[in-house]
Amino acid sequence: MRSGDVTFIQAARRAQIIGGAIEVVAELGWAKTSIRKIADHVGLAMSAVLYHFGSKDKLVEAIVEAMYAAAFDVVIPAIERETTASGKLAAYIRSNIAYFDTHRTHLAALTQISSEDLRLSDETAERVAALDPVAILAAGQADGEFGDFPPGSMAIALRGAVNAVVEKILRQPEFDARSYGEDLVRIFDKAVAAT
Amino acid sequence: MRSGDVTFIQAARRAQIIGGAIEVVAELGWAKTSIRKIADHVGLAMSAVLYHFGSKDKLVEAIVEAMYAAAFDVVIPAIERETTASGKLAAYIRSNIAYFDTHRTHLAALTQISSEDLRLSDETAERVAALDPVAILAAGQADGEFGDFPPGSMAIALRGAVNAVVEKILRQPEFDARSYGEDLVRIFDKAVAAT
Amino acid sequence: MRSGDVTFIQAARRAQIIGGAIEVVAELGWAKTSIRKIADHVGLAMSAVLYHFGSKDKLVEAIVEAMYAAAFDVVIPAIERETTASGKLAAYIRSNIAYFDTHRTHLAALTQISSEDLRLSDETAERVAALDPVAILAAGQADGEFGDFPPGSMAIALRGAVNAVVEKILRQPEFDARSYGEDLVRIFDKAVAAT
Amino acid sequence: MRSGDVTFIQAARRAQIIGGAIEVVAELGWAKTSIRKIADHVGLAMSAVLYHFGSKDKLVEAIVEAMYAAAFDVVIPAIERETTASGKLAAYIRSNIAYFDTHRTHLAALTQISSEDLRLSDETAERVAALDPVAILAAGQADGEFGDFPPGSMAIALRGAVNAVVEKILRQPEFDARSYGEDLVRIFDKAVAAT
DNA sequence: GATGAATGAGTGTTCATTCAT
DNA sequence: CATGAATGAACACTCATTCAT
Repeated sequence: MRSGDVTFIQAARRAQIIGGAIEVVAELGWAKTSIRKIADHVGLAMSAVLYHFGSKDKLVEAIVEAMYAAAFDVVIPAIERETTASGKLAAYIRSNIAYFDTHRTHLAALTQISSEDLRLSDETAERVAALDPVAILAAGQADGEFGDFPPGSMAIALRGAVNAVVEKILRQPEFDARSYGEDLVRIFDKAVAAT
Repeated sequence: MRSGDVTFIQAARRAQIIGGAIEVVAELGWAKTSIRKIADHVGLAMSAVLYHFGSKDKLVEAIVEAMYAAAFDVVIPAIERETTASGKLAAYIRSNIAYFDTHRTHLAALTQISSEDLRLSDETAERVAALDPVAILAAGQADGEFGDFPPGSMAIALRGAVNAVVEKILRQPEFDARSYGEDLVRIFDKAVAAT
Repeated sequence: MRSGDVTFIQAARRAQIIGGAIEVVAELGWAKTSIRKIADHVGLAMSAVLYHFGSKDKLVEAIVEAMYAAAFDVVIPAIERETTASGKLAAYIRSNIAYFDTHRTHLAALTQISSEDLRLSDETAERVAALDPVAILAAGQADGEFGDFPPGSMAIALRGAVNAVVEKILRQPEFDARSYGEDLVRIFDKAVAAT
Repeated sequence: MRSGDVTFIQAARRAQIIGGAIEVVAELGWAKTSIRKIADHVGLAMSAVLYHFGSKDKLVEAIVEAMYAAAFDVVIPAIERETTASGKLAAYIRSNIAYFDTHRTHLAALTQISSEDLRLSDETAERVAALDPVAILAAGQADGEFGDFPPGSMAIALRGAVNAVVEKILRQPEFDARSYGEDLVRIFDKAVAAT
């Protein structure tokens, strides 16, 4: 019971620190973010942050995991809700862009953090792989819903087109991400269509 | 003559340092690149690097300009060589990917540097804007070569799909970028086609 | 109690560093004084000094404040102890010179530091202003103790004459500052005397 | 003849550099003055400045000598023009202050440079010593013009009172140095007067 | 007579990390 | 659970000086 409480408090503190860290990164960019600034932002001593995460690398990992988790919460149910391949494809596009649109504080971190020698937990890596749209595309081809195209390349192009919205939003905050998403749905509908 | 010589060796040193810097960034990533490491890599004292560029910011600018220049050398002539919109579209895709494929040391820098508060020279910024594929797409629609689609969104998607190859190559060096490029040409040919 | 202890050891370290800094300045002069040398002198890491003061500017401020505080401790009570204008005048001269004579390590710093773009705390600036001998001189004229002379100019001359002892001591350490002080008392007694 | 020309050119360059250096110091303060900035200011390469002076210390010496020479030009003739001790005393005060008033670019350097481990040339040191007002005061006492006072202390006080104008002008550029000089003449006239 | 290139020592500052409490 | 003190390594940058030309 006691240890359960402790874990709960710890988890709350960790969540609080991660949230603060994402805000700091959003404001300052990754390069100018330091543990001290994160600690100041959440009102803790710098050493308290390290106490909870052990090292900066661990903190970064936790931040990334948290961002992925937030994305999974939006993307996975949206895709699973659909039954047809083209439904799943549209859901993939719309939910990804919805996540970017509603989690703008994550954006600065997302573009900059990926480059680091970042290691995802096995579980997260697995779920990331599961979200690769190549599976949707291949399924759509298998059941004749989609036409003929190289599914690997189409998946890379699709992910690139979806992720491109991040930079766009960052540079141009008033950019209408949702309607770009709708455009993307139509563009890729046509691109994968059976002839 | 004399002043020409001086400028020449100046330019040579600058080019040497820029080249070394790109290699260091390719190996370590931007975050872990420092002037000292660049200097060590090219066999100069750190202060010599600063002597030639004045400050780190100026050096970064020079590096970015050099990378853009290398890209322009490949991309611009390739597009100008074509006369039809679909020819230019294919050339845009192929030449961009060719640049990425042949300048792999530039890749790590390219993904990471964009986020910084990087300021391009007016000339480079102008040429970057001129390379936006939206112009090609709009022209193709105007002369009836292409069908109906939102050219702004299509351009963002296209750029995203093209740039996606960078991450792919970085994570998977044996990835066949050229054939991905050919796939892209076909995918976007279909996506922009008149119905 | 606990927080009192913390503040106490903080203050002690700060005082130790300030003291060491004054010694270093006394030995090397301001121009050749660096944080690193101060840290070495007190046996701390340079970063520990910065940990306690934040920046070199803040450290300099603290040093100056400390030197002024030491001067105030001597000068202010000495003047307040006197009731007549000529008594206060003599006390001003003697106590200033006594401070210079007994705080020789402060001297090198005092001559050099004034020029920097040094900003005193409001409180210190106020007390510095309060110590301007012009008030004493004007009061002495008002109650008829002193004769007629421009009090502003006399005050500048007086301060110059008093401060001149600093350079004298620095160049000629065996110089008898006290008897110079007594001479000054007589000289200015005559200079301000009613005719 | 040829070597005479060379020497002449050299002397001109040296004078030009010294003049520029004094201006730079006046603008930036001694701490922020560097050989490079002086060189830029006069439009030469940094190495050219060192070529002419050999080292920074030598340059500083030359600057100081130049400033002293400018002071001598004003002060020495003014004193020699007078025949009585009180005339010479007044001339000492007025000419020193006139020099400070008309050579304001020298002022910043004068306050800051003196502290360094500066060595005057034998000739300059000699002339500086010759200008010590103690000689004037002692002579005035010897011939009965002045009253009884310790001439050494009076000289120190006098120099201090005169030099005090430098700081005053620096902090308060509109300060009326000339009328302060007249006040000083009267103050010290009274202070040295025979009773 | 003058220069540009290059250097090594030094500067203040930031940072993630350790540790005793 | 959390902290403040302290550290060492790294950072960008400045500087006076040297040297071949």
